[in-house]
Amino acid sequence: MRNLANIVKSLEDETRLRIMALLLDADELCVCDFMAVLQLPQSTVSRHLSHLKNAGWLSDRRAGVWIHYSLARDLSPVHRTLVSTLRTILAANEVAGKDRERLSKLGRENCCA
Amino acid sequence: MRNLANIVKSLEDETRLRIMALLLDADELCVCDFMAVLQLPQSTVSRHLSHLKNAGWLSDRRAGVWIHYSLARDLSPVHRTLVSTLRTILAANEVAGKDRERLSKLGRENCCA
DNA sequence: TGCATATATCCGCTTTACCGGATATATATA
DNA sequence: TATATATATCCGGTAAAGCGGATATATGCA
Repeated sequence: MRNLANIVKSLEDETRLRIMALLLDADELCVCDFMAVLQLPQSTVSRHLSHLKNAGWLSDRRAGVWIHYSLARDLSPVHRTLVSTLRTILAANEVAGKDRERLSKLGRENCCA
Repeated sequence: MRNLANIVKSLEDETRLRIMALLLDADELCVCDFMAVLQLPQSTVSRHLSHLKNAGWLSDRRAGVWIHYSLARDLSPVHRTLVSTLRTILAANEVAGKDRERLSKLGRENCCA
């Protein structure tokens, strides 16, 4: 239960839900993308990303100086169940929709392009 | 999102997950049942129950001096999706299993019988 | 090697949430 | 009406989590 509560807990935060929503659509995004879309300072974004990574949701990949985050490919059954739930729930969500828009408008002159 | 985060947030707590697990199986339970199964003081149980009720998960029914809680029958789509997720996830959960056992052993000499 | 950039981590502060005993409220019964 | 019981709410204290600027680390390039 402790474990389950922690997995759920890692989704309790609005910023982290927005990150998850973005990664349900995009293959992978780097920290600077999140900063631009979420409009939050770097330390805040980085903290939430590593929170989600520690809870087993994300994996990262270094490409030079940039670090790209994506949904972990080896999700546990519990995670997988919740992922499909999130997909359902977030598809219709307004804030998530605006984030998706902002992401699609990011010129490729963005940091890690 | 705020709203969604709150719904998720209401599940972030281990005690509340245990309550949800019990109510996925039992039709309705009264506060004293929860106290006996969860082995927590009355104020703690009551607080978590009203938290879940405020988040839209539960409804209550007064029967004399006792108040019975059950899953709300008019759950929103978001709640419904999460309920079936919880059902999947909690079915195999150890703590939830022990709670179910303890519940089944509650003699009907329990408070609200 | 030295500098610039991207990201992670640190740190102090503030906010939020939980806990459980104490108290208030509502109901049943005599 | 008075008493007893079940539940809800209050309250003071503690623990956890978030925030974001400052700093540390890692990489790329000159």
